[in-house]
Amino acid sequence: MGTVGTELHEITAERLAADGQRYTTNRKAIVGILGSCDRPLTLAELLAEGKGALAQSSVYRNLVVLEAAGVVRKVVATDEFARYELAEELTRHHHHLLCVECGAVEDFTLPEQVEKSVNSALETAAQRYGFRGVHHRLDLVGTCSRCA
Amino acid sequence: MGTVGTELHEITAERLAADGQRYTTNRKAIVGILGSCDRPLTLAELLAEGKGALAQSSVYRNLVVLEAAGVVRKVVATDEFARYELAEELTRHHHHLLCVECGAVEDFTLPEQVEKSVNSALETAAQRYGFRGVHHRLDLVGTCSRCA
DNA sequence: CTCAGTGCAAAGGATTTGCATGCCG
DNA sequence: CGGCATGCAAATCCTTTGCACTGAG
Repeated sequence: MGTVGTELHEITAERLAADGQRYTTNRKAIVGILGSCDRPLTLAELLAEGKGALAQSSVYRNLVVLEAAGVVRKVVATDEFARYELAEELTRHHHHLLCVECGAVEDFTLPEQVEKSVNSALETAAQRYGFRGVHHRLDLVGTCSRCA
Repeated sequence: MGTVGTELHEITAERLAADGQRYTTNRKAIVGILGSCDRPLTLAELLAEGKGALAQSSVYRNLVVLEAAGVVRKVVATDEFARYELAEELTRHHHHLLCVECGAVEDFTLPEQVEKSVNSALETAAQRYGFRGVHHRLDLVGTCSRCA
């Protein structure tokens, strides 16, 4: 969970303000929903959680704004749907279990020590390829317990 | 890279046969193109490499067949285009550099030792979540040398 | 008052599918 | 011959955009 409740909204408000953006009712609803889930949500899931109060196009547009402000991150998995989650700075560094059967995406974390080793290896590799790394994406692709 | 030339086509033929599929001219062309590139290709790139001899819908359909046979793997990056590469068993285990600016995707590899540590950590995590892992996906997201 | 945010509906675009034809086995 | 592969064109469906309206500052 990381950042919780009020704090989450305060930080979001700050970041949006830094981008010259308002923290509107719809945006609060989206951030609140994402903050209460421990996995990335598809747009359909967001709309469902919003109880019909959110218009599809507005959610798409707000997600773009929130992503630009560094509050939301778009997650591309294996199926045709884009998913969205809070930026890691607002939660914690984590990875995804991607189910090839049903497309489900779950969060999980790795031991600190493994993260360190991965990071330093990636750093080295990035330099060799003249690549400026921002973050890594380490997912486990397989079959979830429901589909097994 | 990895499996080369004739051998690649032999293995592909075997795998397709195991699926009751033919190894047609179009499929050979697709596999040949993918085998000659050291990065995943978009459909547009595949068509371009095919010199106009390939129809878009046929390529899409053949990629589905080849993926089912374990010859091709679909790679989802950061932009809106799906990319395709030969399955790792036909090449070698590698990772991707994803450029957030231009969407380019490049291959790179990590030291054996790091792979081992990542694998064992993922194994442990998968068990904890009742997840049957097939393979992992470790990408570096950032800016490529051209866009820097 | 002003202008960004919103919602509806229509457009966009990668991918998929229907259908008639061609070709391999 | 029979059936799968092919290619064209049309359909799908997630996502984006146009436009008029609303509401916050």
